[in-house]
Amino acid sequence: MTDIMQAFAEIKRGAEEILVEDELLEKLKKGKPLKIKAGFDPTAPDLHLGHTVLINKMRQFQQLGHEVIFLIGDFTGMIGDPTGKNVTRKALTSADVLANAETYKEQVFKILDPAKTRVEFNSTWMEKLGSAGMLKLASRQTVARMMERDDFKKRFKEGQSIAIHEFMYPLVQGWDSVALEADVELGGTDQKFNLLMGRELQKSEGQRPQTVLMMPLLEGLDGVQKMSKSLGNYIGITDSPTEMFGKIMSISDVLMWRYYDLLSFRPIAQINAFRQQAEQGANPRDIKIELAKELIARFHNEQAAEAAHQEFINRFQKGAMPDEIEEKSITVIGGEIAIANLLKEAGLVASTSEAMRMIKQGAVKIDGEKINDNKLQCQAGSVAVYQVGKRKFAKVTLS
RNA sequence: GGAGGGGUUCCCGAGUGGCCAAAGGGAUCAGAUUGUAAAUCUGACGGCUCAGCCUUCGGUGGUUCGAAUCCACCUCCCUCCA
Repeated sequence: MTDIMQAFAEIKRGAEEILVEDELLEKLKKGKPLKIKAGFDPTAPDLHLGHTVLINKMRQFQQLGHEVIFLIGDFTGMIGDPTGKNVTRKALTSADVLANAETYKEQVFKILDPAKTRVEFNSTWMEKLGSAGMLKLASRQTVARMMERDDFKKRFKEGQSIAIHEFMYPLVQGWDSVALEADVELGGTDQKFNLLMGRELQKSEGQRPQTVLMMPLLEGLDGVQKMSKSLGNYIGITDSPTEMFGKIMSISDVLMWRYYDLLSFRPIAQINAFRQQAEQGANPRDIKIELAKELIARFHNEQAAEAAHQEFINRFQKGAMPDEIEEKSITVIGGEIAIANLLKEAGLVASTSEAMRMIKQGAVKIDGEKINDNKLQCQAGSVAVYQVGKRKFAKVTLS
Protein backbone atom coordinates (compact mmCIF):
# COMPACT_ATOMS: atom_id res chain seq x y z
CA MET A 1 0.00 0.00 0.00
CA THR A 2 2.68 2.49 0.89
CA ASP A 3 4.61 1.25 -2.13
CA ILE A 4 1.72 2.20 -4.31
CA MET A 5 1.45 5.65 -2.78
CA GLN A 6 5.14 6.11 -3.30
CA ALA A 7 4.90 5.03 -6.92
CA PHE A 8 1.97 7.36 -7.35
CA ALA A 9 3.96 10.26 -5.99
CA GLU A 10 6.81 9.45 -8.41
CA ILE A 11 4.39 9.36 -11.31
CA LYS A 12 2.91 12.71 -10.35
CA ARG A 13 6.31 14.35 -10.20
CA GLY A 14 6.58 16.98 -12.89
CA ALA A 15 3.20 16.14 -14.38
CA GLU A 16 1.15 19.15 -15.34
CA GLU A 17 -2.22 17.48 -15.23
CA ILE A 18 -3.65 14.00 -14.72
CA LEU A 19 -7.13 13.11 -15.92
CA VAL A 20 -8.47 11.50 -13.85
CA GLU A 21 -6.13 11.22 -10.91
CA ASP A 22 -8.28 8.96 -8.74
CA GLU A 23 -8.79 6.67 -11.64
CA LEU A 24 -5.06 6.21 -12.03
CA LEU A 25 -4.61 5.48 -8.38
CA GLU A 26 -7.25 2.82 -8.62
CA LYS A 27 -5.56 1.24 -11.60
CA LEU A 28 -2.26 1.19 -9.74
CA LYS A 29 -3.87 -0.39 -6.74
CA LYS A 30 -4.81 -3.44 -8.78
CA GLY A 31 -1.13 -4.24 -8.83
CA LYS A 32 -1.06 -5.36 -12.45
CA PRO A 33 1.32 -3.84 -14.99
CA LEU A 34 -0.45 -1.08 -16.89
CA LYS A 35 -0.20 -0.40 -20.60
CA ILE A 36 1.41 2.97 -20.96
CA LYS A 37 1.04 4.52 -24.37
CA ALA A 38 3.00 7.44 -25.75
CA GLY A 39 2.87 8.37 -29.38
CA PHE A 40 5.48 10.10 -31.47
CA ASP A 41 5.19 11.71 -34.82
CA PRO A 42 8.13 10.65 -36.91
CA THR A 43 8.53 14.13 -38.32
CA ALA A 44 11.79 15.18 -36.72
CA PRO A 45 14.32 12.39 -36.72
CA ASP A 46 16.44 14.18 -34.18
CA LEU A 47 15.19 14.12 -30.66
CA HIS A 48 15.88 17.05 -28.42
CA LEU A 49 15.60 17.54 -24.69
CA GLY A 50 12.00 18.68 -25.06
CA HIS A 51 11.02 15.23 -26.24
CA THR A 52 12.89 13.62 -23.41
CA VAL A 53 10.61 15.13 -20.77
CA LEU A 54 8.00 12.65 -21.86
CA ILE A 55 10.46 9.85 -22.41
CA ASN A 56 11.80 10.32 -18.91
CA LYS A 57 8.29 9.79 -17.65
CA MET A 58 8.04 6.63 -19.72
CA ARG A 59 11.27 5.46 -18.20
CA GLN A 60 9.82 5.99 -14.79
CA PHE A 61 6.80 3.84 -15.55
CA GLN A 62 9.15 1.26 -16.94
CA GLN A 63 11.15 1.22 -13.75
CA LEU A 64 7.95 0.74 -11.82
CA GLY A 65 7.27 -2.38 -13.84
CA HIS A 66 4.65 -1.22 -16.31
CA GLU A 67 4.46 -2.03 -19.99
CA VAL A 68 5.60 0.96 -21.97
CA ILE A 69 4.47 1.22 -25.57
CA PHE A 70 6.49 3.48 -27.80
CA LEU A 71 4.04 4.22 -30.55
CA ILE A 72 5.38 5.54 -33.79
CA GLY A 73 2.70 7.46 -35.58
CA ASP A 74 3.71 6.47 -39.06
CA PHE A 75 0.11 6.67 -40.23
CA THR A 76 -0.71 9.90 -38.45
CA GLY A 77 2.60 11.28 -39.66
CA MET A 78 1.09 11.30 -43.10
CA ILE A 79 -1.58 13.67 -41.82
CA GLY A 80 0.65 15.94 -39.82
CA ASP A 81 -0.36 16.89 -36.32
CA PRO A 82 -2.27 20.17 -36.39
CA THR A 83 -1.34 20.81 -32.76
CA GLY A 84 0.07 24.23 -32.16
CA LYS A 85 0.41 24.90 -35.83
CA ASN A 86 -1.21 27.77 -37.54
CA VAL A 87 -0.87 26.21 -40.92
CA THR A 88 -1.59 22.86 -42.42
CA ARG A 89 1.43 20.65 -42.08
CA LYS A 90 3.09 19.07 -44.99
CA ALA A 91 2.40 15.40 -45.22
CA LEU A 92 5.40 13.11 -45.09
CA THR A 93 6.01 10.39 -47.57
CA SER A 94 5.98 6.88 -46.19
CA ALA A 95 9.66 6.49 -47.00
CA ASP A 96 10.49 9.56 -44.91
CA VAL A 97 8.37 8.29 -42.10
CA LEU A 98 10.10 4.94 -41.95
CA ALA A 99 13.59 6.37 -42.09
CA ASN A 100 12.74 8.83 -39.34
CA ALA A 101 11.21 6.12 -37.20
CA GLU A 102 14.43 4.13 -37.23
CA THR A 103 16.42 7.10 -36.03
CA TYR A 104 13.84 7.67 -33.36
CA LYS A 105 14.21 4.20 -31.93
CA GLU A 106 17.96 4.43 -31.77
CA GLN A 107 17.83 7.67 -29.84
CA VAL A 108 15.05 6.79 -27.50
CA PHE A 109 16.89 3.78 -26.17
CA LYS A 110 19.45 6.06 -24.63
CA ILE A 111 16.78 6.62 -22.02
CA LEU A 112 14.45 3.65 -22.23
CA ASP A 113 15.31 0.02 -21.70
CA PRO A 114 14.95 -1.63 -25.11
CA ALA A 115 14.16 -4.99 -23.55
CA LYS A 116 11.20 -3.53 -21.73
CA THR A 117 9.88 -1.32 -24.48
CA ARG A 118 7.20 -2.38 -26.90
CA VAL A 119 7.45 -0.52 -30.18
CA GLU A 120 4.36 -0.23 -32.34
CA PHE A 121 3.42 1.53 -35.56
CA ASN A 122 -0.11 2.78 -35.86
CA SER A 123 -0.25 1.95 -39.54
CA THR A 124 -0.54 -1.67 -38.36
CA TRP A 125 -4.17 -1.23 -37.45
CA MET A 126 -4.99 1.90 -39.40
CA GLU A 127 -4.26 0.28 -42.76
CA LYS A 128 -6.61 -2.55 -41.89
CA LEU A 129 -9.35 -0.14 -40.97
CA GLY A 130 -9.99 0.68 -44.61
CA SER A 131 -11.98 3.53 -46.05
CA ALA A 132 -15.29 2.29 -44.68
CA GLY A 133 -13.73 2.10 -41.25
CA MET A 134 -12.37 5.58 -41.64
CA LEU A 135 -15.79 6.93 -42.45
CA LYS A 136 -17.23 5.18 -39.45
CA LEU A 137 -14.50 6.65 -37.29
CA ALA A 138 -15.16 10.09 -38.74
CA SER A 139 -18.83 9.75 -37.84
CA ARG A 140 -17.89 9.50 -34.18
CA GLN A 141 -17.34 13.21 -33.77
CA THR A 142 -18.95 16.40 -34.96
CA VAL A 143 -17.50 19.47 -36.57
CA ALA A 144 -18.66 21.52 -33.61
CA ARG A 145 -16.70 19.26 -31.26
CA MET A 146 -13.60 19.58 -33.42
CA MET A 147 -13.91 23.32 -33.48
CA GLU A 148 -13.70 23.33 -29.71
CA ARG A 149 -10.06 22.65 -30.18
CA ASP A 150 -8.14 25.76 -29.52
CA ASP A 151 -5.86 25.68 -32.51
CA PHE A 152 -8.63 24.87 -34.94
CA LYS A 153 -10.79 27.59 -33.47
CA LYS A 154 -8.01 30.07 -33.74
CA ARG A 155 -7.07 29.21 -37.25
CA PHE A 156 -10.68 29.37 -38.27
CA LYS A 157 -11.16 32.74 -36.66
CA GLU A 158 -8.05 34.16 -38.22
CA GLY A 159 -9.18 33.05 -41.58
CA GLN A 160 -6.53 30.41 -42.06
CA SER A 161 -7.25 27.22 -43.83
CA ILE A 162 -8.00 23.94 -42.13
CA ALA A 163 -7.91 20.91 -44.36
CA ILE A 164 -10.58 18.29 -43.74
CA HIS A 165 -8.07 15.52 -43.12
CA GLU A 166 -6.67 17.41 -40.17
CA PHE A 167 -9.84 16.58 -38.31
CA MET A 168 -8.86 12.95 -38.63
CA TYR A 169 -5.72 13.36 -36.60
CA PRO A 170 -7.30 13.37 -33.13
CA LEU A 171 -9.64 10.59 -34.15
CA VAL A 172 -6.84 8.36 -35.34
CA GLN A 173 -4.78 9.08 -32.25
CA GLY A 174 -7.79 8.16 -30.16
CA TRP A 175 -8.32 5.03 -32.16
CA ASP A 176 -4.74 4.00 -31.40
CA SER A 177 -5.71 3.87 -27.75
CA VAL A 178 -8.61 1.61 -28.59
CA ALA A 179 -6.38 -0.68 -30.64
CA LEU A 180 -3.79 -0.89 -27.90
CA GLU A 181 -6.27 -0.95 -25.03
CA ALA A 182 -4.13 1.63 -23.32
CA ASP A 183 -4.50 2.20 -19.58
CA VAL A 184 -2.54 5.41 -19.54
CA GLU A 185 -1.54 7.75 -22.31
CA LEU A 186 1.28 10.21 -21.89
CA GLY A 187 1.52 13.42 -23.82
CA GLY A 188 2.35 17.08 -23.74
CA THR A 189 -0.19 19.58 -22.49
CA ASP A 190 -0.73 20.64 -26.07
CA GLN A 191 -2.06 17.16 -26.73
CA LYS A 192 -4.99 17.45 -24.34
CA PHE A 193 -7.68 17.35 -26.96
CA ASN A 194 -6.15 14.39 -28.77
CA LEU A 195 -5.55 12.53 -25.54
CA LEU A 196 -9.11 12.99 -24.39
CA MET A 197 -10.37 11.74 -27.73
CA GLY A 198 -8.83 8.40 -26.79
CA ARG A 199 -10.97 8.30 -23.67
CA GLU A 200 -14.14 9.03 -25.60
CA LEU A 201 -13.50 6.44 -28.26
CA GLN A 202 -12.51 3.81 -25.72
CA LYS A 203 -15.68 4.43 -23.79
CA SER A 204 -17.83 4.05 -26.85
CA GLU A 205 -16.01 0.82 -27.66
CA GLY A 206 -16.82 -0.52 -24.25
CA GLN A 207 -13.27 -0.18 -22.93
CA ARG A 208 -12.23 1.37 -19.73
CA PRO A 209 -11.03 4.88 -20.61
CA GLN A 210 -7.33 5.54 -20.39
CA THR A 211 -5.90 7.92 -17.85
CA VAL A 212 -4.36 10.92 -19.45
CA LEU A 213 -1.11 12.22 -18.02
CA MET A 214 0.18 15.46 -19.45
CA MET A 215 3.71 16.69 -19.12
CA PRO A 216 4.53 20.36 -19.51
CA LEU A 217 6.23 21.56 -22.65
CA LEU A 218 9.84 22.38 -22.15
CA GLU A 219 10.85 25.87 -23.12
CA GLY A 220 13.70 26.17 -25.57
CA LEU A 221 16.97 28.06 -25.16
CA ASP A 222 15.18 31.39 -25.52
CA GLY A 223 13.13 30.53 -22.45
CA VAL A 224 9.90 31.59 -24.06
CA GLN A 225 8.88 29.37 -26.90
CA LYS A 226 8.67 25.66 -26.59
CA MET A 227 11.75 23.78 -27.60
CA SER A 228 11.48 22.82 -31.20
CA LYS A 229 13.69 21.99 -34.05
CA SER A 230 12.04 24.40 -36.41
CA LEU A 231 12.61 27.30 -34.05
CA GLY A 232 16.24 26.34 -33.64
CA ASN A 233 16.10 26.77 -29.87
CA TYR A 234 16.80 23.18 -29.03
CA ILE A 235 19.43 20.97 -27.49
CA GLY A 236 19.61 17.78 -29.50
CA ILE A 237 20.40 14.59 -27.69
CA THR A 238 22.94 13.81 -30.37
CA ASP A 239 24.62 17.19 -29.96
CA SER A 240 28.30 16.93 -29.15
CA PRO A 241 29.30 17.25 -25.50
CA THR A 242 30.85 20.65 -26.12
CA GLU A 243 27.77 21.86 -27.89
CA MET A 244 25.49 20.60 -25.13
CA PHE A 245 27.62 22.21 -22.50
CA GLY A 246 27.58 25.51 -24.33
CA LYS A 247 23.87 25.49 -24.92
CA ILE A 248 23.04 24.62 -21.34
CA MET A 249 25.35 27.32 -20.03
CA SER A 250 23.63 29.87 -22.20
CA ILE A 251 20.18 29.34 -20.73
CA SER A 252 18.90 31.84 -18.23
CA ASP A 253 18.95 31.17 -14.50
CA VAL A 254 15.19 31.00 -14.36
CA LEU A 255 15.09 28.46 -17.12
CA MET A 256 17.76 26.41 -15.42
CA TRP A 257 15.37 25.53 -12.59
CA ARG A 258 12.77 24.52 -15.05
CA TYR A 259 15.29 22.23 -16.71
CA TYR A 260 16.23 20.77 -13.36
CA ASP A 261 12.61 19.96 -12.63
CA LEU A 262 11.89 18.36 -15.94
CA LEU A 263 15.16 16.86 -17.07
CA SER A 264 17.25 15.93 -14.08
CA PHE A 265 17.05 12.47 -12.56
CA ARG A 266 18.24 13.90 -9.24
CA PRO A 267 15.91 13.51 -6.29
CA ILE A 268 13.70 16.49 -5.61
CA ALA A 269 15.38 16.99 -2.25
CA GLN A 270 18.71 17.59 -3.90
CA ILE A 271 17.30 20.08 -6.33
CA ASN A 272 15.74 21.95 -3.46
CA ALA A 273 19.11 22.01 -1.76
CA PHE A 274 20.61 23.61 -4.86
CA ARG A 275 17.88 26.21 -4.79
CA GLN A 276 18.69 27.03 -1.25
CA GLN A 277 22.39 27.36 -2.01
CA ALA A 278 21.62 29.77 -4.80
CA GLU A 279 19.46 31.84 -2.51
CA GLN A 280 22.30 31.98 -0.06
CA GLY A 281 24.58 33.43 -2.66
CA ALA A 282 26.09 30.50 -4.52
CA ASN A 283 26.82 31.34 -8.14
CA PRO A 284 24.00 29.87 -10.23
CA ARG A 285 26.58 29.26 -12.91
CA ASP A 286 28.08 26.45 -10.87
CA ILE A 287 24.73 24.81 -10.39
CA LYS A 288 24.18 25.09 -14.10
CA ILE A 289 27.45 23.29 -14.67
CA GLU A 290 26.17 20.37 -12.62
CA LEU A 291 23.11 20.16 -14.81
CA ALA A 292 25.18 20.28 -17.96
CA LYS A 293 27.37 17.47 -16.71
CA GLU A 294 24.46 15.29 -15.70
CA LEU A 295 22.86 15.57 -19.10
CA ILE A 296 26.04 15.05 -21.05
CA ALA A 297 26.79 11.96 -18.99
CA ARG A 298 23.35 10.66 -19.86
CA PHE A 299 23.65 11.07 -23.60
CA HIS A 300 27.40 10.55 -23.91
CA ASN A 301 29.36 9.50 -20.83
CA GLU A 302 31.07 10.75 -17.68
CA GLN A 303 34.43 11.39 -19.32
CA ALA A 304 32.86 13.41 -22.08
CA ALA A 305 31.05 15.49 -19.47
CA GLU A 306 34.28 16.11 -17.63
CA ALA A 307 36.12 17.02 -20.82
CA ALA A 308 33.39 19.41 -21.90
CA HIS A 309 33.57 21.13 -18.54
CA GLN A 310 37.34 21.43 -18.79
CA GLU A 311 37.13 22.90 -22.23
CA PHE A 312 34.53 25.36 -21.08
CA ILE A 313 36.89 26.59 -18.38
CA ASN A 314 39.76 26.94 -20.80
CA ARG A 315 37.82 28.59 -23.46
CA PHE A 316 35.58 30.99 -21.66
CA GLN A 317 37.19 31.51 -18.32
CA LYS A 318 40.74 31.58 -19.60
CA GLY A 319 39.98 32.77 -23.10
CA ALA A 320 41.76 29.95 -24.89
CA MET A 321 40.86 28.57 -28.27
CA PRO A 322 38.58 25.57 -28.30
CA ASP A 323 40.26 22.15 -28.33
CA GLU A 324 38.62 20.99 -31.45
CA ILE A 325 38.43 23.43 -34.27
CA GLU A 326 36.89 22.43 -37.49
CA GLU A 327 39.49 22.21 -40.20
CA LYS A 328 38.78 23.52 -43.62
CA SER A 329 40.82 23.75 -46.69
CA ILE A 330 40.17 26.19 -49.44
CA THR A 331 41.67 26.23 -52.86
CA VAL A 332 42.65 29.72 -53.84
CA ILE A 333 42.62 30.76 -57.43
CA GLY A 334 45.24 33.33 -58.28
CA GLY A 335 47.38 33.07 -55.16
CA GLU A 336 45.20 35.10 -52.80
CA ILE A 337 41.66 35.43 -51.54
CA ALA A 338 39.79 38.34 -49.99
CA ILE A 339 39.04 37.88 -46.32
CA ALA A 340 35.30 38.25 -46.84
CA ASN A 341 35.22 35.40 -49.35
CA LEU A 342 37.41 33.28 -47.16
CA LEU A 343 35.06 33.61 -44.20
CA LYS A 344 32.12 32.75 -46.39
CA GLU A 345 33.87 29.74 -47.91
CA ALA A 346 34.80 28.54 -44.46
CA GLY A 347 31.16 28.68 -43.43
CA LEU A 348 31.75 31.24 -40.71
CA VAL A 349 29.35 33.73 -42.24
CA ALA A 350 26.40 33.37 -44.56
CA SER A 351 27.49 35.92 -47.14
CA THR A 352 30.36 38.19 -47.97
CA SER A 353 28.15 41.09 -46.99
CA GLU A 354 27.82 39.62 -43.54
CA ALA A 355 31.58 39.15 -43.43
CA MET A 356 32.06 42.83 -44.24
CA ARG A 357 29.72 43.79 -41.44
CA MET A 358 31.37 41.50 -38.94
CA ILE A 359 34.74 42.99 -39.74
CA LYS A 360 33.41 46.51 -39.32
CA GLN A 361 32.00 45.51 -35.97
CA GLY A 362 35.28 44.12 -34.76
CA ALA A 363 34.08 40.55 -34.55
CA VAL A 364 36.70 38.92 -36.73
CA LYS A 365 39.99 37.56 -35.47
CA ILE A 366 42.81 35.75 -37.20
CA ASP A 367 44.89 33.64 -34.83
CA GLY A 368 43.44 35.69 -32.00
CA GLU A 369 44.31 39.05 -33.56
CA LYS A 370 41.42 41.34 -34.24
CA ILE A 371 41.38 42.69 -37.77
CA ASN A 372 39.69 45.74 -39.17
CA ASP A 373 40.81 45.79 -42.76
CA ASN A 374 37.89 44.50 -44.77
CA LYS A 375 39.95 44.30 -47.92
CA LEU A 376 42.62 42.09 -46.47
CA GLN A 377 43.95 39.54 -48.93
CA CYS A 378 45.00 36.16 -47.58
CA GLN A 379 47.85 34.35 -49.28
CA ALA A 380 47.76 30.79 -50.53
CA GLY A 381 49.87 28.42 -48.49
CA SER A 382 48.96 29.90 -45.14
CA VAL A 383 47.22 28.15 -42.25
CA ALA A 384 45.41 30.14 -39.60
CA VAL A 385 42.51 30.04 -37.18
CA TYR A 386 39.73 32.40 -38.19
CA GLN A 387 37.15 33.46 -35.66
CA VAL A 388 33.88 35.30 -36.02
CA GLY A 389 32.26 36.40 -32.81
CA LYS A 390 32.85 34.38 -29.68
CA ARG A 391 31.71 31.03 -30.84
CA LYS A 392 32.56 30.43 -34.44
CA PHE A 393 35.98 29.13 -35.28
CA ALA A 394 37.61 27.44 -38.25
CA LYS A 395 41.15 26.44 -38.98
CA VAL A 396 41.63 27.18 -42.61
CA THR A 397 44.36 25.98 -44.89
CA LEU A 398 44.73 27.95 -48.09
CA SER A 399 46.10 26.12 -51.05
C1' G B 1 -21.05 29.91 -59.40
C1' G B 2 -21.66 35.36 -57.34
C1' A B 3 -19.88 39.64 -54.28
C1' G B 4 -15.95 41.61 -51.48
C1' G B 5 -10.97 41.64 -48.98
C1' G B 6 -5.91 40.34 -49.23
C1' G B 7 -0.51 38.34 -50.84
C1' U B 8 5.71 43.71 -48.78
C1' U B 9 12.57 41.93 -47.01
C1' C B 10 13.15 35.66 -41.19
C1' C B 11 8.05 36.90 -38.62
C1' C B 12 4.42 40.79 -37.63
C1' G B 13 3.46 45.11 -40.15
C1' A B 14 3.76 50.52 -42.51
C1' G B 15 4.14 52.21 -47.31
C1' U B 16 -1.13 54.09 -52.86
C1' G B 17 4.05 57.27 -58.65
C1' G B 18 10.18 59.72 -57.46
C1' C B 19 12.99 61.66 -50.97
C1' C B 20 12.36 53.12 -50.99
C1' A B 21 16.99 48.22 -49.97
C1' A B 22 11.56 50.03 -48.32
C1' A B 23 8.93 53.07 -41.33
C1' G B 24 8.06 50.59 -36.67
C1' G B 25 8.17 46.19 -33.63
C1' G B 26 9.87 41.14 -32.84
C1' A B 27 13.58 37.55 -33.73
C1' U B 28 18.65 37.21 -34.84
C1' C B 29 23.88 38.64 -35.03
C1' A B 30 28.11 41.66 -33.37
C1' G B 31 30.58 45.09 -29.76
C1' A B 32 30.66 46.85 -24.38
C1' U B 33 29.47 44.90 -19.51
C1' U B 34 29.14 39.72 -17.41
C1' G B 35 28.72 34.02 -15.03
C1' U B 36 28.49 32.04 -23.07
C1' A B 37 22.79 34.22 -17.00
C1' A B 38 19.43 38.37 -16.61
C1' A B 39 19.16 43.56 -17.29
C1' U B 40 21.34 47.59 -19.87
C1' C B 41 23.96 50.48 -23.70
C1' U B 42 25.81 50.68 -28.93
C1' G B 43 25.63 48.97 -33.81
C1' A B 44 24.19 45.71 -37.78
C1' C B 45 20.36 43.09 -40.05
C1' G B 46 19.05 41.50 -49.44
C1' G B 47 23.48 40.33 -52.42
C1' C B 48 28.29 41.52 -54.63
C1' U B 49 34.53 42.18 -57.15
C1' C B 50 31.41 46.69 -50.79
C1' A B 51 32.88 54.57 -49.75
C1' G B 52 30.54 51.80 -55.67
C1' C B 53 27.32 48.41 -58.03
C1' C B 54 23.34 44.77 -58.65
C1' U B 55 18.58 42.22 -57.56
C1' U B 56 13.85 42.51 -54.35
C1' C B 57 7.64 44.07 -52.49
C1' G B 58 2.69 36.64 -55.28
C1' G B 59 3.65 35.86 -61.18
C1' U B 60 3.72 37.79 -66.22
C1' G B 61 3.08 41.75 -69.41
C1' G B 62 1.98 47.03 -69.94
C1' U B 63 1.57 52.69 -68.86
C1' U B 64 5.50 56.22 -67.37
C1' C B 65 11.53 59.89 -67.79
C1' G B 66 10.51 56.95 -63.19
C1' A B 67 6.26 51.57 -60.27
C1' A B 68 6.00 47.99 -53.99
C1' U B 69 2.61 51.92 -55.42
C1' C B 70 -1.32 52.83 -61.77
C1' C B 71 -3.54 49.19 -65.74
C1' A B 72 -4.41 44.02 -67.79
C1' C B 73 -4.18 38.98 -67.29
C1' C B 74 -2.76 34.90 -64.16
C1' U B 75 -2.09 32.59 -59.41
C1' C B 76 -2.74 31.65 -54.17
C1' C B 77 -5.36 32.76 -49.49
C1' C B 78 -9.62 34.62 -46.73
C1' U B 79 -14.88 36.41 -45.79
C1' C B 80 -20.02 36.45 -47.03
C1' C B 81 -23.91 34.41 -50.30
C1' A B 82 -25.37 29.73 -53.03
